[in-house]
Amino acid sequence: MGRAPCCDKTNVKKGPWSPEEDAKLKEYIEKYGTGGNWIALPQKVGLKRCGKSCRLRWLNYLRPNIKHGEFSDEEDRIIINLFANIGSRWSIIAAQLPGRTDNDIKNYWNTKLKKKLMNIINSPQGLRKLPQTASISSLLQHSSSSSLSSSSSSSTSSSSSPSSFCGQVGSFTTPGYETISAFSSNNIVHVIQESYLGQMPYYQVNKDSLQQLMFGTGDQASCSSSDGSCNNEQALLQNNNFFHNGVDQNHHQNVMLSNGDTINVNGKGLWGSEQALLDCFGLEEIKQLISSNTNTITTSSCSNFLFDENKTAEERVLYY
DNA sequence: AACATTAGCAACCGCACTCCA
DNA sequence: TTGGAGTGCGGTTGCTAATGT
Repeated sequence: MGRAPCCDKTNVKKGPWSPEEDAKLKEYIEKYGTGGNWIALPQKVGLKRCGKSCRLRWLNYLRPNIKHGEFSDEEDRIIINLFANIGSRWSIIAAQLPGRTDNDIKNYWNTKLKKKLMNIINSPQGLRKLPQTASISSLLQHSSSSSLSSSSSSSTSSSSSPSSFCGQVGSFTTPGYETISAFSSNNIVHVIQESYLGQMPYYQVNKDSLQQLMFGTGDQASCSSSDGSCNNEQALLQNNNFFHNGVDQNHHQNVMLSNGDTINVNGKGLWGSEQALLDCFGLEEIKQLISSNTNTITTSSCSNFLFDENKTAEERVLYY
């Protein structure tokens, strides 16, 4: 026995809404609200529509402050970054974009944004397969000795004065794929793979700034213990924005690509990547870093898929 | 000008979840 | 604890307009 239908399918109108229907529904809800029951609403309003259809029409079209039309670059960035981190959870993404509906964003992604990404990947400036290389830290070292643009490459591996470092690290490669640049903001070194693929969780993180951001300074750093007794662990896990908060919101960086082109990287574009960082390194690894004498951590646990040579760039993007 | 194809978007469908009796 | 009703969500469909041949 199947599930009971939500309404009498034979007696409901389907298809596009007429202006009259819109007006009826809008007027009723503005006057009386939904009454907490969409199923019963059509009858009250006097519409031969399914309750679900009414709900959808109201949420996606009739309710106040709905924004229609072109998406801004900033909205693009937010969508791409969130999609990269949480996938196709459109309602959550929509919650970050006032006036946009999940349906709107879903349609926009499926019809335009995804293609935009694919164009980038397939363009000469996009992802290109490169010979296998070593870890990000070694790549950074490699980049600092290369001819690629680099304003302050030496500081990435320096623990003596991390706070003095600010600026572009340089262009370099990640295993198997070309990346564009690393840049810093507030002492965090972000390793970015392509302007639109900045969400890829390739990071090199300065130990001191990481400690400060995640656990605060001084004695609180003692949560490097791995016995789970860290008082800040819960706070850390709940604080999904710690990285965002640590990023200079107005940070803009012109980055020179290996082919000579330049792009602008904006710190805002990294919103949401903090979870990817956690996913990528894992809390234990981050703790170990803080308690260790090393200065940087590099991607490892997350690399299975990202660096899988059998996966195409498209698969990798779609995966995210 | 006519037809075919593609793109964009509104709306539908069905599943999963929550709430409550 | 259970099961039904209502709701929310993501995937998909289908219509229309735009574009190409």
